[in-house]
Amino acid sequence: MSSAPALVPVASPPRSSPPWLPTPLLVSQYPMLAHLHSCTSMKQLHQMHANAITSGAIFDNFVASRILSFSALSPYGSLSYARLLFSRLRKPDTFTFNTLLRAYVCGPDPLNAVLFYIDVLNSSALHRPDNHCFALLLKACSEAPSLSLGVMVHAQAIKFGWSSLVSVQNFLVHMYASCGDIGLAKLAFNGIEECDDASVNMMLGGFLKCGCFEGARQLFDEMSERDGITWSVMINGLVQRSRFKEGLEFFRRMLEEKVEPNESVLVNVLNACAHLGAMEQGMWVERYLKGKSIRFSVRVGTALVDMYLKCGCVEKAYEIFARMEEKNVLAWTAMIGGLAINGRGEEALQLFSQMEMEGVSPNDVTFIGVLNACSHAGLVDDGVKYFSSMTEVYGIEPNVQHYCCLVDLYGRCGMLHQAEEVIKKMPMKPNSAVWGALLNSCRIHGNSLLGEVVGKKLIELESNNSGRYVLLSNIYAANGRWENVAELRRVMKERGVTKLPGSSFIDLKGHVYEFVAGDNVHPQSKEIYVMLSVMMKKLMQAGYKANTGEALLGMDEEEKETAVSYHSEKLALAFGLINTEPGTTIRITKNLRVCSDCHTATKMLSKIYDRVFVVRDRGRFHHFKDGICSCNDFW
DNA sequence: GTAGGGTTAG
Repeated sequence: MSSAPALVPVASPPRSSPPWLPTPLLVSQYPMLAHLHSCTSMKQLHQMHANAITSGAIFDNFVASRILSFSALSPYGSLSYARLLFSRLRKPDTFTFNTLLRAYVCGPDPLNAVLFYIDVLNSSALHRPDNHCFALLLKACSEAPSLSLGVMVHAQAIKFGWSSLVSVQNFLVHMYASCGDIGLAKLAFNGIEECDDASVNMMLGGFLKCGCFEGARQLFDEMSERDGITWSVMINGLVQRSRFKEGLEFFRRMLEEKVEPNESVLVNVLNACAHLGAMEQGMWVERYLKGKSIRFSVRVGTALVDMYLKCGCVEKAYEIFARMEEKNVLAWTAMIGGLAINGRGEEALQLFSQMEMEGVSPNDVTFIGVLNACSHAGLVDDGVKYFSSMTEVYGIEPNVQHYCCLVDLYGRCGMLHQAEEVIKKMPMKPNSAVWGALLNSCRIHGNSLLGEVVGKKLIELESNNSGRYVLLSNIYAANGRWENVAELRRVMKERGVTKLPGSSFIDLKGHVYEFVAGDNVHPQSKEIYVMLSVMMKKLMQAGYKANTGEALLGMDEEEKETAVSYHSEKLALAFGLINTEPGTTIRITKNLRVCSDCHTATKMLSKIYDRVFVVRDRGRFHHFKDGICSCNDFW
């Protein structure tokens, strides 16, 4: 990644005011709209609305639509208030109608746009919906996605005579593709007489949305012209569907073709790096931004902070965070949550109070980070205090995830009874994550009796989730209950549940390498296995004994020992040790939880080789140094 | 007088 071609500098995108505020030009034409700029509460909004009515300005549809837009999109209004406002308009025109429609599409439930359309059509307040209206309705159906409503909207578009307009046809293509009906999408696409720039991009976006990646790739490769948006659609689409490696691959291609990445691409690329633990590539993005003297926007800054934290590099995250000029609740939340998973609970809490001092209010996600911080730092009392402060101080109703944190908080420190009580008393139905937190606590504290009850419950709840079987099996194994282990294995086989293969990623000089247990596809495979045997020898000398309790079921002891020694994590470690200078920190990202054998081995290896190993597993970070781990062996 | 395709944290 560092060898990517130098690019022509561009200015950072102009900072535009939020979409609910009228532009200076509009204010000069309609002085009344200036008041919206000083509107900072719902009360002021109501006052503004009342003034518009008494002065008669509300009868100007343009003024009405701007107030409507402000009501629907700004934090000082709501969709329902905007809807009320709309219903009071004497003669709303299509433009005003579309304004509200657009707000619905951007809102939490886009299909409400379709319901609103039906409502207004029935009330005959709308004479004839225009082409923009159908573009918006089709977009709503793509986002949901809802093929049945999409087809209905298509029929309406035909009825009102807009179905042969390119702008509407583009959205038809997007809607059918997003809903997974590639056949109809192609039909609609072929029906477009004169394709414009957007047509193919809409098709591409639809392919990605419905998970048709091969189709997307093929279409992308066939395209004769690819503009900046095409690349955005492709990269962002892949990243958002968790195809991180492919997203980075396309980002690389984009740079090779000398196309400028825009902010949204950079944010998504950083996101992909965060997920993969690809810090080298993430650092490349940072250098790229610096090279272009692009000021960190809140979003890019937050994405960078998040990336560094998810790569286990807390110091770099602090550095970026300090340099961010504007910090909103998202930025603070990323930092707090990231410190928590890195085992820096106290610092996370410190940051939380600093955030408050700077006048930024926490949201529900912030509290997930705060509670996580308490639970990983073993601060039960603080955690409980923060939990109750949510409703009492901040007026945030805890959701199921917050209860999940609370169960984890009690359970992790061994207060299993209190954890169970939380589950009994919580106001909503506990989901599998809540039971999962309790199960993990049973594993940590070796409570196989409760573990068995909870594990069985979870397996019933999610009979396809192999992780649940594995965790229960580990609990049985740790207690020497081998007959139960065998029974569980039989059930898994019967139900056709296969264990998700563990894999480890390591980011080296801008490339992400992936290892699975016992794999030998890597070109350096031979050297890796030689290194591994050296490592094992040194481990044995240091008194290591393979812990096979979590190994695959149904093997004899010796087989198990070999199996754990070839775990993907150990392969990645060997690979890292071969290919880095002594003293370099090695960062590994795992798709599963670290097994206890790998954990012990990695601890010892950090001392033997005098290295820092940062391993990120499914749930948190392990910083190995001098033979100890930052998780204090609780994970 | 007017809005398209990519963009929102754990």
